[in-house]
Amino acid sequence: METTHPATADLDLGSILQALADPHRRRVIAELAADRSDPERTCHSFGLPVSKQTSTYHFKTLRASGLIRDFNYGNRKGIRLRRADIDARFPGLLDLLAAEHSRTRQRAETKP
Amino acid sequence: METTHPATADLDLGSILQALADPHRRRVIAELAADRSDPERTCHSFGLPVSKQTSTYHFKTLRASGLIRDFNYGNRKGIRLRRADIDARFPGLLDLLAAEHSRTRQRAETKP
DNA sequence: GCTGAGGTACGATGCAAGTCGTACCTCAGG
DNA sequence: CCTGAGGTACGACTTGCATCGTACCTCAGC
Repeated sequence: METTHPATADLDLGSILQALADPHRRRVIAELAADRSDPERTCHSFGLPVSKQTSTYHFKTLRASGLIRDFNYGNRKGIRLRRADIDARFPGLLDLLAAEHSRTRQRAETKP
Repeated sequence: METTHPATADLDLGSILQALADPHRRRVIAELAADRSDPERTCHSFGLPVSKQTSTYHFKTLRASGLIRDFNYGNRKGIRLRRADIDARFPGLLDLLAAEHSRTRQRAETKP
């Protein structure tokens, strides 16, 4: 039973900020926040430079903080940003991350 | 020389989120963000339940992240939120913290 | 029904963060 | 000029966090 997602009212800014303090997790959420179509993505589609186990750990942290919701299909898993919940509870937070994401991409494209 | 405040353009979301991940530091910033008059305050006016040394450590972290600016008067010190800088670089961030601060106060007043 | 890719569980490890003790500094006020 | 409140520097300690190794699970496809 990995379906222990916190309810919208139970979203805690402390847990969320702690989750976003890690660069890898912040990158995931920023990438999700920047894509307004909110597709369901796979864990490895983010290309995190860590092992499988560490990846599991990070996504578990993100789920526990309430930033993402995941769907277990057995041998595959789906990740989706809880945009509506977060926007309702912490309006502007995702915009900040999306803005930072585009800033980072811009800087990456400027270098040779 | 404790005047090593980062420039506005150098404000880093990672450092800021990491600074805000700690409950004590978040409380300080939330309290500052909630007071739109932006007064200069002293360190011990926040009543953090930690020792002097730990307090120094937290305020140093906050200064290094660029969230606050401090003024050394020798035997006294002044703290001030860098509201304009933060608003320019991360619009909405302080509003989130201010909202959370009033939420916390509200909950504290409701209990016996 | 075996295999392999994706994912989890548990444990170990290395490092950073938060905390405090001791010692020292700085200045305002008696 | 001594004292005390506010603050810093350095070091030690403890805990938590990110990381990975090994082992195991789940299902799709052959």
